[in-house]
Amino acid sequence: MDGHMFQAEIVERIERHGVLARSECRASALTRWMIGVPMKVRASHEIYGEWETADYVYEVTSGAVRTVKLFADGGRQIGAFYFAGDIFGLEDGLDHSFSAEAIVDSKIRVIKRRTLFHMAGKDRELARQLLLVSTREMARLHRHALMLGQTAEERLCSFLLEMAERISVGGLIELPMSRQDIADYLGVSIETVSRTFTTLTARSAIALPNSRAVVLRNGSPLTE
Amino acid sequence: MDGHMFQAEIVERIERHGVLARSECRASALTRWMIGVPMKVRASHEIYGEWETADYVYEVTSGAVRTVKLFADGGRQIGAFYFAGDIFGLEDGLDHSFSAEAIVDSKIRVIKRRTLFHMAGKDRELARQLLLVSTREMARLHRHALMLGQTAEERLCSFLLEMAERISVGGLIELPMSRQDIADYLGVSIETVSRTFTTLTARSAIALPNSRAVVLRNGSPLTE
DNA sequence: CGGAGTTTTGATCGAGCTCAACGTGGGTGG
DNA sequence: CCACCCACGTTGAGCTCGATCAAAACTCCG
Repeated sequence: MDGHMFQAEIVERIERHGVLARSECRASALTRWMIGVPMKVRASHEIYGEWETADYVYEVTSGAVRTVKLFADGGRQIGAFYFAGDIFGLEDGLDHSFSAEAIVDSKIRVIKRRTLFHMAGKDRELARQLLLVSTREMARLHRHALMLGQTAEERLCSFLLEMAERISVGGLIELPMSRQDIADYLGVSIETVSRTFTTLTARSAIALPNSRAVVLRNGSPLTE
Repeated sequence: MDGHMFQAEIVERIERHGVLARSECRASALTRWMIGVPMKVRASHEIYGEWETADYVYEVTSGAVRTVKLFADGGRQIGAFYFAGDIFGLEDGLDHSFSAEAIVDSKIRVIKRRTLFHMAGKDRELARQLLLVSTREMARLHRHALMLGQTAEERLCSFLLEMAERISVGGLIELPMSRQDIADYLGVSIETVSRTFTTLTARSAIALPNSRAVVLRNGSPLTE
């Protein structure tokens, strides 16, 4: 590992997975159909628990959500982050295997899974959207699994590129989640996350206006 | 980490994920419907490539299959192993993101994805089976991702328990895959896999009649 | 200003990687 | 049938990345 320019990271990532840099359709699915019950959730409050039955499907209207799995040893794994327009709760089986919590005060829409599927049975376009959502979710799972096989620096870069793709505004990434959340998502310690931010900054690959804001420097594909 | 009895591992694993020990329905899906074209594949020959479109779905009739992703740096990640009765090729999107190779000489059945889905549209039970397959696949992905956050020893134990669940015959696990395959599945080096086999043997948690055969010792839930 | 939570920085340690050598078993040809 | 070979597996030694423990700096609010 020598002389990692951020650009190099990006190129390598795209070469490897060909996914992160693809601009995906971010149009909201439920909102477009004006369905689902609007709800407010306060920061760090639970939306559903780890072993609840997955009877509902959710869409983030505003704010940010994380899915969480707690281990007996006190460890925590974050499965995914969801932002405005994202659908979550469509997990594998009959029950959730993660719990979901709001990261910041958020607004979400809730709809019964059965109702949604019933509607999808009558609306080809909605069905297509749902298939797209679960397909995208599976691809995300794949990417996340692959990421866990990389070095700490590569993981953080993957994360930043993913966030750049999903929530950057004019080249600035405003992170709603804490360092701890990032650490638990990447499967590294909080100290390592912090240190890696520092080294990336030192290398001028990124800039940190403050600890919750990031700017990618070298030819980020998102800076448009 | 001290005094790991194998039993303890098992209990902990089950507690954590509640999945490995559940006896899942292993009935073949395609064979039951007598569909799909039978084919033979020689050991280490490719079944489909990494970026081919996912037009076909496959079932292992006999033998063993691995899905593989190669990295630019020469690294390799194995996504999954499939054995007799397992369906594979039902990956996320339109193209595969892994390639598939036979581990040993194998027989498989191949069916066009469109045909299968068309049939499923007319056969509720087949549709249910397919949903079950993709649900199970997603759960497997989750488990694999979580496993990547554990120590080398825990990973190997997870792997052995999974294999015990899936291919043990009377308490004996005959592994069709090499140490390298196991290493690339677990995300550790081949040396670490070998060393961990040795320490588990030293601790009498397992016995190794030969390098490709394993017996779990302490109250494996599968030894019936 | 003070206090609690969050982030950063420092110092140390160990699990697992790497490089290298050595064993082993199964097949092939003399 | 043995000698050889080659792929696979095991073992050893040293080193590195990242975890852990500890403490300092920063931030947000009351």
